[in-house]
Amino acid sequence: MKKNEEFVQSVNPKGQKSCDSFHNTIEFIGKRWMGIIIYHLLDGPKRFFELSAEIEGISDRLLTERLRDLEAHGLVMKNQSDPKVRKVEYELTPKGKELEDIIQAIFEWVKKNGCCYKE
Amino acid sequence: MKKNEEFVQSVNPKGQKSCDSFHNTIEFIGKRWMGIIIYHLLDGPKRFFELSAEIEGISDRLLTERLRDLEAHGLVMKNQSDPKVRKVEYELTPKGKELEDIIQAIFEWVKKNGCCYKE
DNA sequence: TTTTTAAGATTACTATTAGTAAGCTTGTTT
DNA sequence: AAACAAGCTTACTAATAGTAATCTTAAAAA
Repeated sequence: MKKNEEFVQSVNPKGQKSCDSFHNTIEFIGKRWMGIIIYHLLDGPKRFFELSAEIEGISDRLLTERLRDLEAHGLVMKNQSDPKVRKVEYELTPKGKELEDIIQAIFEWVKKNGCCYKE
Repeated sequence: MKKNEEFVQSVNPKGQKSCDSFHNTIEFIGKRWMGIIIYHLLDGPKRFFELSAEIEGISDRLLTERLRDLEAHGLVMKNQSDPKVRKVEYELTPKGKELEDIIQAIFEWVKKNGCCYKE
């Protein structure tokens, strides 16, 4: 990839360089557990305990924190139809669903190149 | 993306589930500075001080640490033609170069959806 | 030839983020 | 009424990141 200088230098509505946007974005979705949470949400709305059960090893504390992060960035929305009923579902927003291409690209890479194991 | 159960359950040569491989990989390339270092290496071999100058804000300590990480995972190689001359170049391996599709997918997402700003 | 400078690190220490474990609140089940 | 479960929150420990200073060696400058 030759760097697209026009893009690298360009500035987004928040006044950040697009290069910084890339930086922030990759690190945001690369935070611990973030990617795997997004991945699990790609097949539809899920409840807290469902995510908690599917994602082996995550703690409630971090799952809550990550879901709040995702909400705050407009990637996930919470739908609690009746606030009196304790049924909360987390669902990707359209912006969140568009992350699928990234997730897909990582899967492809892993299939072809093997994984980046943890040290 | 409907989950491909065959893939999710499958096991790689290191005995990890492919799903774990995805998890490790996204978190590895999402470590702080990692993505931006990979991005800057995509346009060719670079020396330590070049990376250090291009990547605003990174410290020598973290740049060294990340380059060692990348080397250990076979994504970057060091070429120091003559060990007596202090000229060290860092270059993506073929496996590292294949990360381009992921980087590209993130750029596309950012162009379309705006960035994940830092809190 | 001595002095200075620069590359490519390492070390020591502080601050931020993650992990572990327990507990809280309110509705539902027994 | 007691026990349980969902969805959090709090307190504390461990790991990772950030800041800053220092080190080594080769080459350039004086």
